[in-house]
Amino acid sequence: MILDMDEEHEQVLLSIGEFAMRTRLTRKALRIYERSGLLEPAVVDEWTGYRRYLPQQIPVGRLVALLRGADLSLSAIESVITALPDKAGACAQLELLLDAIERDHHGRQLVIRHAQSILREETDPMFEIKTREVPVRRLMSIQRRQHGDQTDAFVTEAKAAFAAHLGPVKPTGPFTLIFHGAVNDQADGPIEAALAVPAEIQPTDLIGIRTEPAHTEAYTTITKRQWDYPAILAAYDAVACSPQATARPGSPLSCREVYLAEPDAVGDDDPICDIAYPLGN
Amino acid sequence: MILDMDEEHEQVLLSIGEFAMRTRLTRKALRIYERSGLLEPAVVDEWTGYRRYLPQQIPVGRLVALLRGADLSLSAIESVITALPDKAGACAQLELLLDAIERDHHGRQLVIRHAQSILREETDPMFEIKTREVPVRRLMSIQRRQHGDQTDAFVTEAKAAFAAHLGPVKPTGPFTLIFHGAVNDQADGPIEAALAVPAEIQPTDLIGIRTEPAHTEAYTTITKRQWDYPAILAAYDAVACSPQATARPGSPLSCREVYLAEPDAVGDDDPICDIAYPLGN
DNA sequence: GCTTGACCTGGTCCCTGGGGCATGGTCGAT
DNA sequence: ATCGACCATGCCCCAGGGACCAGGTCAAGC
Repeated sequence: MILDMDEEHEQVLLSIGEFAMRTRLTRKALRIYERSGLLEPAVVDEWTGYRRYLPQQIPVGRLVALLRGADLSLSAIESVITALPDKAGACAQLELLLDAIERDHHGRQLVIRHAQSILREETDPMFEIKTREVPVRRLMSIQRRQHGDQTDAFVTEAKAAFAAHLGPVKPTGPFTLIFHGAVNDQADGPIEAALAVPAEIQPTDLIGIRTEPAHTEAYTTITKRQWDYPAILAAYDAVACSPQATARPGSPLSCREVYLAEPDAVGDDDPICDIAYPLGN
Repeated sequence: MILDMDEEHEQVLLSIGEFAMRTRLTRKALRIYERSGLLEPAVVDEWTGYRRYLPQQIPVGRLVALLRGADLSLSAIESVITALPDKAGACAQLELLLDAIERDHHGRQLVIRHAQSILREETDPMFEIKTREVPVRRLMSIQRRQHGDQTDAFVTEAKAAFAAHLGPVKPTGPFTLIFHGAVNDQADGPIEAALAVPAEIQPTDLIGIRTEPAHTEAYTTITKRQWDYPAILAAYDAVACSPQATARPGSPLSCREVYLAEPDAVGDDDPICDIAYPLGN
């Protein structure tokens, strides 16, 4: 190598402090980025452990600093950095991240607006809570862990898979979404799509078959307007806090949405689904 | 108390599990909320430590769950909960939080868009980087730790305080913002507003006087358009990574914005300030 | 050659907002 | 009295660092 021609040969590599100053990242952050593989020094001295960075890494470091300034996670930033040799690809990746934070922000706004409407006591549609017996049922089901924004896609996929597997056989009950855990921007279920089917239907790799015991459930029927997130949370609260539900807690079964119609096919004030909580005792 | 009239007297208080189910919060979260004072049980058994909640606390718990679902911090939620007895006040507090997350989101979008423009190499205004000698100066200064969104208010306040303290005396240099640490949505400086003044000006409680040594600095002059956040970051990068700055690192002084005009009084393409980095050696 | 001081290393604990597990105490019902 | 369900605390873990500390390294000055 002819890099050592002049006396500046040691400046070809930057110490961590130099690199931190140039990129306006902290040394601590740089060590974390090295450990997570996001931004690795060009050379690490095997004996002393000293990290040395190339000047060409400064723009990468600046990009990381910029994106951390936008509070993107290290994994999100890594998805951009690994795409970096293709700048257009990295731009496209950033576009995806922009979409994601836009959806996230929209969801947060909706939830806070909903909280305001609750405080203003505008949520007085007085859901009519009823109870009903549900017989033992054989369910075909697809279960998954995912966040709130992928629910629509999951439902579409599950319905298609169910229809394909059923063929000419008719289901013996309505399409149902069962929430085994919260599904929102933070939590990821699990969520289960289920359809009651006759005994002749067998499980596949994708679709499981299970039997749900007979039980009583408290439920209310909501319109498409009430179904839009986050307004639907009010219906969940109404059922969960109803006298019927509070008198008989402790069911091992999870709460669910029992669909009465295709969401695309109904008007704003038509019934679309039941929000149901299985009861205990 | 006549609450014990009927056999349901033990149902007046809910165990943590019951309360968690009703509010869709986890037991762990409830313990954390108790420790942080956000949502305290009505009764804690002194001997067993068992927590007991009132049914009237369920709506509060639901509100907390809702707002946590919107990823608000516990302290933000606490500001709503403590305002709760006045529902309109709580609504107003939520409005403030909405404004805050809106600003936050806007800032994140801008930064990511800026990163995209860098990747597309649209940031080629080729800032002209110059160097200059700055003599030793006596500065009056106000220092503070704060985040990015309060910078405008801080500048306004500092300018007013300087003007009031100076009276008829003329400053001997331009208004300067010195950044001793990053100032953005995450970091909080410290930031310092400074003005070179003659020896007759004395410090006050609010305004400090310090002397900054003579030094050389690399700088570039930017227009108001280039000054808008986050476009200004490109100018910072350009100066920080310039040959002039990289050749002489290690100044103990912090980078700064030296104002040439009042931001309100100039057109989009007029010079507004210098971005300057003191040089070392 | 030696000291000095700046710089570097890894290590610890702290923060938020919890998840998960272990160990052991408590409750109501049988 | 006993059993299982429920509850308590305590510990370790995650990201993404901040802050501080003991000790190793390096280059410059004497």
